[in-house]
Amino acid sequence: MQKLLREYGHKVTPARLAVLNIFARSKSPLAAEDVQKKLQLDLVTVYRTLAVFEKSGILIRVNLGKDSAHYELARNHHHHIVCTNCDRVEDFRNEKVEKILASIVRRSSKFIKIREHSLELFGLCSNCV
Amino acid sequence: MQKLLREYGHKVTPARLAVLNIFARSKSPLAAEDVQKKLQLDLVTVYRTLAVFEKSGILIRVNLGKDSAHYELARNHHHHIVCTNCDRVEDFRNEKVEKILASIVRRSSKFIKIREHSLELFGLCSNCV
DNA sequence: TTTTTTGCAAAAGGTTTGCAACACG
DNA sequence: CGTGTTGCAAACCTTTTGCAAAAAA
Repeated sequence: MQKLLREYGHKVTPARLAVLNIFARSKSPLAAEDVQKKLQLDLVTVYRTLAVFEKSGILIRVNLGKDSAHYELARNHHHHIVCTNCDRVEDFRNEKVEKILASIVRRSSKFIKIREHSLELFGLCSNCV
Repeated sequence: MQKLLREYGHKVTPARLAVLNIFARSKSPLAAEDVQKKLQLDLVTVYRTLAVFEKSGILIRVNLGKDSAHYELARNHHHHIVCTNCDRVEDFRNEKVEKILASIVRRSSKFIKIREHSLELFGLCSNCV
């Protein structure tokens, strides 16, 4: 974990190790408050840590349709299906979609370079139907 | 426009007509503040109007990766390519993607009913590359 | 020791709520 | 006339900023 932090150019501190561990263990995206509650860290420190991690590329921000920003480890690109009732999240990845998205950009008249895309499905999970 | 409001079960007021007209004319999603600036309406009224319109289904909220919520008329489902530099927005729609998304839901182990999905591409438009 | 990082307090930005005056139907 | 809508003030919530103390390299 220390190695990971150093690879991304971060100083190694207890706070950063702790935050990184939380994300490594979590199977769903977390908001700043989620992280703060699991640790004994100031919320401001969490926000700053998330910002630093996002900028370096170790974390990415994902849109879950909530009022707070959520983050997850950047490795293995995927998308989400989100239960709008209980917030359960399922990951998915589909090669066809990725290819089509790439072709859409090629076809675009106004856009040349796409940096990222967000694709989220919202509905009710089997528990909540 | 009055008819549209009535169809969606809203009372017809100058504020609502004005807001609806703004959206009818706009070719890109608008935030509450955008709407407020174009009209002589209290920001609170705009927020409440947007909320009412979203609940009735006349407007939908779209994720543009900004810190404020954006809305557009709900008719003709589509997605967006957003320039992260100048905020230019291009719409697109792709039947293949829609079909694949439907199949993903069918295949999902945890989810049964999907209500909506959000798909946005972020990058730089030709002006900003 | 030098530069970052952390915590605390405070501010900022977007959005929501309470309430009385007003307007639609 | 009765209920829904509007404006104004204030509250709320998430996120950001300033600054001094503490810690990493």
